[in-house]
Amino acid sequence: KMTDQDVKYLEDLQEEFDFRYKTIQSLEQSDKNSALIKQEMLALQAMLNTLDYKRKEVLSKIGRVIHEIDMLMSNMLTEELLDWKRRQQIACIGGPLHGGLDQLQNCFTLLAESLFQVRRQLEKLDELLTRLTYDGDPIPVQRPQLLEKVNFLLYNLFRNSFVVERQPCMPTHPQRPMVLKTLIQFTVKLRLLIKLPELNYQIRVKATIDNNRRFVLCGTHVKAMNMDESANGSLSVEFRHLQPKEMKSSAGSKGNEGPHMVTEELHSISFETQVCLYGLTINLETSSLPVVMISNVSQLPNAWASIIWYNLSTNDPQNLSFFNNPPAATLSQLLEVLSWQFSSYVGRGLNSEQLNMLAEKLMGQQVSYNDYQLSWAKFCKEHLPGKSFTFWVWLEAILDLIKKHILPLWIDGYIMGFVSKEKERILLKDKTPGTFLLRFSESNLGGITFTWVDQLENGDVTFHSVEPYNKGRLSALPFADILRDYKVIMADNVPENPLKYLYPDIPKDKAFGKHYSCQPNEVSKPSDGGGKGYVPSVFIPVSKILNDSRDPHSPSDLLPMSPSVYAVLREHLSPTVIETAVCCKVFHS
Amino acid sequence: KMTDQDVKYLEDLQEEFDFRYKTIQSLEQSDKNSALIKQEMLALQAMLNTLDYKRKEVLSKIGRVIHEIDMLMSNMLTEELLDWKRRQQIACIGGPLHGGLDQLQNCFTLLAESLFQVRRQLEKLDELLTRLTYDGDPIPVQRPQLLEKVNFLLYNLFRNSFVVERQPCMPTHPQRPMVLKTLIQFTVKLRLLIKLPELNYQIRVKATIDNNRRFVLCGTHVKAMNMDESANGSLSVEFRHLQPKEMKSSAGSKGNEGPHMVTEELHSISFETQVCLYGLTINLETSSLPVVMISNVSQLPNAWASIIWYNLSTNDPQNLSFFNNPPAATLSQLLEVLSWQFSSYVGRGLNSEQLNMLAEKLMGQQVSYNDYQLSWAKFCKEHLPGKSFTFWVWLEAILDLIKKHILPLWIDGYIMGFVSKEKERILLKDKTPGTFLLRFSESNLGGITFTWVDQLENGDVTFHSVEPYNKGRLSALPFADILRDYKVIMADNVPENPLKYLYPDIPKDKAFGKHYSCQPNEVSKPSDGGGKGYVPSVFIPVSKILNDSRDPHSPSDLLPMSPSVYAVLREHLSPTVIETAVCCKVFHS
DNA sequence: ACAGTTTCCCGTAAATGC
DNA sequence: TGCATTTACGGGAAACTG
Repeated sequence: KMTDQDVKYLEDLQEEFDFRYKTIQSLEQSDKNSALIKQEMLALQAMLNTLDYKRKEVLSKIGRVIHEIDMLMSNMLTEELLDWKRRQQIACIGGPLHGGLDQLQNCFTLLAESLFQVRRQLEKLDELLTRLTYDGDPIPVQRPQLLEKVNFLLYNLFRNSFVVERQPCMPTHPQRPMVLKTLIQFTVKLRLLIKLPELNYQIRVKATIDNNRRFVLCGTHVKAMNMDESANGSLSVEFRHLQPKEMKSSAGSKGNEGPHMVTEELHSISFETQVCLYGLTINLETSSLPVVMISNVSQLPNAWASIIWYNLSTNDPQNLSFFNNPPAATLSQLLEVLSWQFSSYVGRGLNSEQLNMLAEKLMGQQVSYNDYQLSWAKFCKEHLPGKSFTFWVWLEAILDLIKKHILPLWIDGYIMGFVSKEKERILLKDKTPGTFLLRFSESNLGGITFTWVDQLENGDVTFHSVEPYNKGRLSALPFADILRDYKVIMADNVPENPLKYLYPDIPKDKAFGKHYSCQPNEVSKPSDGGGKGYVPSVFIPVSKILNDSRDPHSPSDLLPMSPSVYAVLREHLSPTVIETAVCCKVFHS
Repeated sequence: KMTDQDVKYLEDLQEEFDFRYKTIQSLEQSDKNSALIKQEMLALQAMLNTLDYKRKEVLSKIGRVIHEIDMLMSNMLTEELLDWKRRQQIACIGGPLHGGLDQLQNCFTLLAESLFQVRRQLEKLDELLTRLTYDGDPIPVQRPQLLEKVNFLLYNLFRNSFVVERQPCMPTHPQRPMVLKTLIQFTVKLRLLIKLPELNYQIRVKATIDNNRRFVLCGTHVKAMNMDESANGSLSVEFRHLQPKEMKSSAGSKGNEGPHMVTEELHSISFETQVCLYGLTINLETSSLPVVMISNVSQLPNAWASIIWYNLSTNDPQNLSFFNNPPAATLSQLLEVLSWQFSSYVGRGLNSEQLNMLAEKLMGQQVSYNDYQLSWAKFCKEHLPGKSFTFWVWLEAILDLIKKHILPLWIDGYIMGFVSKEKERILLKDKTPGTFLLRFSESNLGGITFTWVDQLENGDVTFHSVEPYNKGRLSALPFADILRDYKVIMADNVPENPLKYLYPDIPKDKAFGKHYSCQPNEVSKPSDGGGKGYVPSVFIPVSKILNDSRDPHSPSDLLPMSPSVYAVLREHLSPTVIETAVCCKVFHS
């Protein structure tokens, strides 16, 4: 704001000077031989002195303005921009939303306008110079330096003002930016923070990938920036239908040998353009954050892990060889990011209990873990002890399970999920028999189970966990219905639903009642309308538990009746007796 | 064979003649003024006479051979080829397999060889002609006609010998040839029935579609024929990676206005090539049977119906406007083809009972249907009365259901499937209670249900049918297991499995026992190995039937307990009581 | 042989066209 | 507006490839 006032003042001076100069000129052109010449010469000399003084003053003021702008740019503005970029990284990996580009745009625009104004004033000085100069005229000496400085600042300002407002992202995976699948289209938005109306539709941006090394971009990859786009009229372009395509043609070994996994190979999408304004031509270039290219969605989890690790670890916008030697992350940082995955992907983050369980899983039996450094390998490359999958793959399977099958239950917070079996027993052992909790399987990918306490006849407590339900089964019967209908058959006892209270003591139906469906199966029943005399039928999840819990029966023996057993029985019993023997009785009371 | 012997004999004559001619020549060159001249001249004249006679004889024999070949081609061979092509059509739509191309190839090859031999002989005659001619020489008069005839026959023979040995077909849908999906590759095999070794790798075939009107073929569409290909070394090319692509560019209204459905639009794939042999250049062209282009597999059923109807109705190889006015088919023809669909697609055709049911469905209440003419619309365009789908879509859904979920049961013949509800009751009403049969739903697409007889307390029989099981539910629980585990809860009675005998009187487990699985769910249980103390659980299909069968309860009221009922109960009962109330009792006896 | 990677293509859902 | 048709792309499986 100060700058602007200075500029205004300078302009006034300029006009005054102009006026005086014209007077001098008219005097000079009138007869020099008049009687008043001496006096006139003296006056002229005085005026020249004033002029000289004023010119020096103007130049010095311009110099000061330029210096001020320089300071503003190199200190505050650059810092703010870096800060915004870091916040963008954080937001990309699920962290708190960011914004503030509009404010930056205002600063950039104001500075650009000021610089252009100064540039105009310097041009005016040049004009004045051509009309009149004299020994010791400061303009020819100082103006070129000042102009050069202004141009340099403008150049810098423009270079910084060309930013990726929204990082490349497949529209079907809004929570997984910077992972791009070949032949699948993605979106990316560029913005020029210097919003000058005269630039509207003037800036054609061209997108390329990896300097066309291994991939090419198909679709319209040249597009002009414009102001409008529903939102606050920023000067921006959104590429909507770019799709990357692998080039098999050229031999092209990728050069950097480091990462052997495709999902650790970082690429970058570059954007170039040229701004031509007031005789100034500035080439601009910017790049997305590193992206990972995949060829099948099955690679998405690992690719996303790479993106998380990168943006968690560095604020370098372009270190494509990051995974040649990926740094470790502190556990606390990582846990925070893990919680973000849940909050951004399934609407509810993780509490400290849940994070503790994950920490233990990641560390093994480390004692204190606040400053524990976790390696990339432990996170995403080495299998969990005794398992055939990595920590991250396990966690992604759970995220997927939640999203597709138990989202409302998760959001309501009724799924404890991350509890070790040991912790689970400690929690349940003093609770009323029939108290249960929901836990993600640690052995089966994308599985959820429930564990309940029961009391034996001798007063001891026992725990049971059902075989985890996974995608396949949950798409036949929603989890809430499983909780509602689950039946256990203890040999010789009346079958009953053992699930009564959700830990610590919430009556089951209070927690899950609103999620029960009348329809037993989301994908099956065509419609209620055409009953047509058909007898409806539903699936009921049933377990059989032998009293003798020490006996390690094979699973098939635990089924209501295995075919082999059945076959033996058939030899000895009449069909009717068999049928009666396997049937259920309901509404017995 | 006769031809060949004739040819051999002719060659002998030719040699003899040649020898004599040389003798004559040597005689002429010796002194004409010798004393023996008169005698020589007489001998020469006699020889010339003989020569003339022989020439006439040779020409006449050649003429006769040509005529014989002509007859063979225009009668027998053309007929046989047409017959083969008709059998190919039949096989394409699921009919009996065909073959016999090898035999045709032998004929074609033999004829071609003979014709080329005759051609060589005619050339030899020309050579003789240049050495000696005389007044009344028959060669200059007859040879040109004969040569022309031979060339004409060869041209015809080659044209007929270029055939589509295997019609275009997507490899993933071997039972649905001539339906091609855009951007999905297909296969087609061309063959030249004239198998001459000198043609190996000489014949480059070019494939085009619709003369490039609306679609183009991508992939290598020019390929050379070769002999080998594992099978009997026929001279053929197989295009393996052709894929059709729609061209949006040119305006190109398709011209023929007739069919408004894409699946009734017929296209054809053409193949061109050129044979250059012994100075003869012959352009060849042939086409596939009409094909239907689709853009999504969801269009495959209708497209396949078009292919069936076409090839059932006409043996015209190229009537692309067939669906401008599709002819009716006789019911008996159609039924045969329908049975073929089942035998080719799911390994077991339909018996007459099943076909009768389909006939009734197609005709409504026609009395006799042996000569009933069924319209294309009734088959594939008009919805079934009271339904929202066509006959064909209904049948395709059943084919799909069988293929994906109950294939072994279908092949074993235990699925009656096509029975009307009325017929069903007649069949079951005298059977032992607990007798059931399996029937495809007529109201739900791709659904299968079972109906069983039961006896009321008053001695009357009743029938029950479960709500049809469809893809969704069957992928959670195989049908055989549903039959094994199905339970019915009659109010106040002991729950039991009502299915005892498969109609007419096969004990259920005898029919289905071998298909029962220990695993309750194909897509769920990860592995038996990692039992890890989990309690296994299975889904049991359960129905509740109210005694009062007149009462048209809504389906949700028939569930074990609807949430609303449950909520009311919860207000008045303690949780424990509720749980007991809904539970099952097993091994009660 | 084999594991990482890509290709293929169905089947659902959404977009597009008419 | 509604339906016919095409596009999009996840997901499972097969094919590829070093």
